[in-house]
Amino acid sequence: MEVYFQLIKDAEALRKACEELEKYEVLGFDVETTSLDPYDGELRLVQLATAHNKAQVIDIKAFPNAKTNPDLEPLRKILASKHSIKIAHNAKFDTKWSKHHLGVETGNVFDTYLASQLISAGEQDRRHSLAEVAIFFIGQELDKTQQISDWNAELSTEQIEYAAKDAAIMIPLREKMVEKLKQDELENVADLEFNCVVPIIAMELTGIFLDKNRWNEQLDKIKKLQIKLADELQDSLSAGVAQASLFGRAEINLDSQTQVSDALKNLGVPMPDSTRHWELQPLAADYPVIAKLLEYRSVQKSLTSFGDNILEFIKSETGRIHADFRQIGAATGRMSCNKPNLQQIPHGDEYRRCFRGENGRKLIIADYSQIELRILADFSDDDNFIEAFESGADFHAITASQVFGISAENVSAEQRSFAKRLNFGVVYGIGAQRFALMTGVSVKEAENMMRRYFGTYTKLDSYLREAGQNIVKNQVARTATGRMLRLRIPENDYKAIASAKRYGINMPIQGTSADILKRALRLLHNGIVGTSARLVNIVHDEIVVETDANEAENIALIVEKAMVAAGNEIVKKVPIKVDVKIADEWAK
DNA sequence: TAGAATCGCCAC
DNA sequence: AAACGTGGCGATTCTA
Repeated sequence: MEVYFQLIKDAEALRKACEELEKYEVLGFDVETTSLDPYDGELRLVQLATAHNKAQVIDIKAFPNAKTNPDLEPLRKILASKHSIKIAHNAKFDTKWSKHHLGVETGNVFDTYLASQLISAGEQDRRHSLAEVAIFFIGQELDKTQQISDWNAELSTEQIEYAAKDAAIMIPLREKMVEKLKQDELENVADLEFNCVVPIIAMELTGIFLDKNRWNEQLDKIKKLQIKLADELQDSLSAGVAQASLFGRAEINLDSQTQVSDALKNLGVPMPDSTRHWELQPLAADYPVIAKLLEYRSVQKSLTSFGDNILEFIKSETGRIHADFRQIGAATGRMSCNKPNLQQIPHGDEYRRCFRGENGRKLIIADYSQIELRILADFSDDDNFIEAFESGADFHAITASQVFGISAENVSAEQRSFAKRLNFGVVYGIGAQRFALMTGVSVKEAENMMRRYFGTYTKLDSYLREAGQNIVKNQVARTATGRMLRLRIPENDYKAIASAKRYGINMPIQGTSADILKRALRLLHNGIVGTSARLVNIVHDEIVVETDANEAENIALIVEKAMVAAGNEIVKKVPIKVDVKIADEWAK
C-alpha cells in the first residue's frame, strides 16, 4: 500500500492541511508517543488520513506547549468536530493522549478495536491487534517494527511513513467493518461503545483519590492481626506436622494448600479434596483450627491483594490512582479493570472509606437497584415478577410472599433469604443441586421450592427455558442493544449444552445491564460538561463521580437522571431505580 | 528457572 | 463446572 503523506511542522502548513481535512467526513486517526502512559511521555505525532491513502502527519514537537498553543487550534477543531468520524484502533489510546496533551476531547469516534471485538462476539481464538485485524478484515499486511522506535529523536522517513500508513489503513478497514456490523446487526451496540470511549478516558485521566494515611492505618491493623493469627495457626498445626520436634514448632507455609491440608489430616480433620472456603466452612464448627485457618486466609487475602501493592499505583504527578479499564472486558459486554482492579475493592467500609473526594470534594455514589432482575422482568414479561417491582417495596420480601403464598408482613427472614438467593440464582441459571448446597436444604426441598418459584412466575420460567434453547439452536445470544455472543456447542455433549444454556440465560441479562450502564456513561458525560464533576469509578452497576461540594446536590440529580434515562431506553415494563448518595467517602 | 497452570478469593 | 454467570490477581506448584 502506497501512502502519500506530508509532514507538518509549522502553523501555516497546519492551517492549510486542516482546511483540506475539514472537507472530509471520515478521517483515519493515530498518534505516536514516547511512552504508553500520557502522564510520563510526550505526544510526538498526530496523523490524520483521508481517502485515497493520503495522510497529514503533524509533528507536535514543533508546537511548544501543545496543550495551550493557539497554533494547534485548527487541529483541535477537527478532532473535536462531530461532523467527521475519527477512526482509530483502540481509540482509547489516541483520544486519551489528545485530551491530555492537546486539551481536546475527540468527537465522533469509530474504534476498529472495539468493532473487532463486537464482530468476533466473544470467539476465544480471535486477536484484536491492528496487525491481525488488518489481515482478517482487508487482507492487509502491516509492518509494526517502527512502533517501538524512538519517537523522541529526529524522525526517519520510515517512521513518518509508518505513522502515515497506520492512519491511512483505518479508512478501508472501517469500510469493511461497517459492512460486517450491518450484516450482524451490531450498529447500535457499536455506536453505544464508540460513544463511551471519551467518557472512559476522561475517567482514567482523572483517576480516583485514595487516602494513603487511612489505608495505612487500616493496613497496620490487618498486619498485626495477621501476625497473631499466623502464630496461633502455626501453633495449632505444628502438632500435625510430621517433623514436629520437642524443641520447637515445625513451621509450615500457611499459604500452601498442600502443607496445610497435610497438617490438618494428621490432626485428624476429615479433609475434603479442596481446601476452599465453601468446603471448609462446614467443618469450622467442629474444628476450631479450621475456623482459625479461614480467618487467617481472609486476613492474608486482604494483606496481599489489598495492601501496600495498591498504594504503589498512586501516580506521583497527580497523587491519584489511574486504573486501566477495558471497555469490553467480558464477552457479555461488561467492563473489566486492572492495575489496580477498582472493581474488586472489598465492600467493607474500612476499605472503601479510604477512597474519597480530594480537598473537600464530594463523591456521588449512584447504583442501579436490582438492575439485572428488572431486565429479567422486562425480558420475561412475567406479570407477577413485574408486579413485585411496581410496588417499589422490598423486592425479595414481595417475591417471598408470592412464592410462599403469604402476606408480605408475614414473610420470615429465612423465607426472604430463600427468595433472595433464588432471585439472584435464576439470573445465572441455577439448578436445584446448587440451590440446595448454598441454602443447606435437601435437594428434594430445593426442587420443591424451585417448583413453587417457577409456578409463581410461569412466564419467567418459560422465558428462561426459551433463552436456553435459543442459544443451543442458534449458537448465538444477544443483549437488548444487539450485542452478540457466539458459542460453538459440540453436539451430544450434554455438559457443554447445559453450560451453553446458562450462558444463554445469563449473557443477555448481564450484557444488557452493561449496555444500560454504558449508555448512562455517555448521557452523564454530556450532562456534566462545564461542571466540576468528574467520573472516577465504575463498578458494573455503580457509578462514582467526584465533584465540588457546592455543586454536589445538582450533580447528584444529573447522575441519577442520566442513569434512569439510560435504563428507561431499554427497560419499559418495570421502573428503573437508582440509589444516589452524596458522601465524603466511597462507603455505603 | 522463567513462565504456565492451578488454587483460592475479592468484586458485581 | 461446585451442575451459578463475568472478571483480576496473588501465592504456590507444575513444567519445559
